[in-house]
Amino acid sequence: MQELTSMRLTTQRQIILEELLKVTSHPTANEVYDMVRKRLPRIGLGTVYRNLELMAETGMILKLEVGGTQKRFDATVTPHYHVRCMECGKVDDIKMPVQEGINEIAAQACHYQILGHHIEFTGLCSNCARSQQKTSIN
Amino acid sequence: MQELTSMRLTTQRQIILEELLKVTSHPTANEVYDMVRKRLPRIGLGTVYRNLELMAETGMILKLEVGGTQKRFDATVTPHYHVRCMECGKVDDIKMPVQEGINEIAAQACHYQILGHHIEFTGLCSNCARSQQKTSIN
DNA sequence: TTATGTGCAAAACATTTGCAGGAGT
DNA sequence: ACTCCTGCAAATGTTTTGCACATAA
Repeated sequence: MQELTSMRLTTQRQIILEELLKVTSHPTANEVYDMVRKRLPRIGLGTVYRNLELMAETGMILKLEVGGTQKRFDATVTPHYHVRCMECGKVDDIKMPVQEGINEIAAQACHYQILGHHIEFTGLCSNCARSQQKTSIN
Repeated sequence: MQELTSMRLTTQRQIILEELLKVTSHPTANEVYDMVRKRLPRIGLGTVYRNLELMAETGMILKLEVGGTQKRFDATVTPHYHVRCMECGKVDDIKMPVQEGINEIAAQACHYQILGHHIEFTGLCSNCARSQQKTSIN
């Protein structure tokens, strides 16, 4: 695991973290790149990937391995769950209590050493639910 | 959504489904391709992708949007959860009751129309847990 | 017979990596 | 100074797609 102590405080890292803290959405690496590029036009996409990965390893941010084709990143590091819109792919936090007991239940049901879990709810965001109604007339 | 009625029963589709039913693992598209190719050497990878996608749409199989870089496929369509080994990426089923109430809890905690959920446990499979012990002496 | 499916190859994405030069400590 | 980091571009890995031919119904 990456150690915090050996990690230099570069402009790139500061700005990536700042931009991630600004939003409540869960941007993809490419979206972070776009956000950061407004302030640092010469930053490379590779740098963004490298640093998001590094920050996720140190626990500064969360890397969400949710459905869809791209990984997403989240500056809220306290444990919580997510909803993903099946239509547009948007991901939001869910403010509900973490299900404490289920790791133990799972551990008894398999031969893995269970270290954690993540729940991803799927559904339709308010926008997509609305337009779904309109188009479902055919 | 793809309709079952308009889906032709081709050799390729039969064999892909047969091979998927044979295993309890959760193969990636490429692993399915390798399995199927032993019986149908001229099948194209594109055909495998197209058909896995189609079968997932009709509900014949499950497409697992779990962590890691590749999608995985599962012939067990009854609702169940998964464990993924953080070390080797292996995915297994967990035989534990589906948490019935949590969709309602989530629905009250956000503005989505909740349609379902999936729980992914993370940990170490028995193989990796063992070798972890050996290497952790440094 | 004809719409649907297939093999093949190219394209499209998402992510990682090698390297020469740049910057934090 | 001496690492560690960055930008750039090329490479890699996964999935999708266009097209001419094949085939199930």
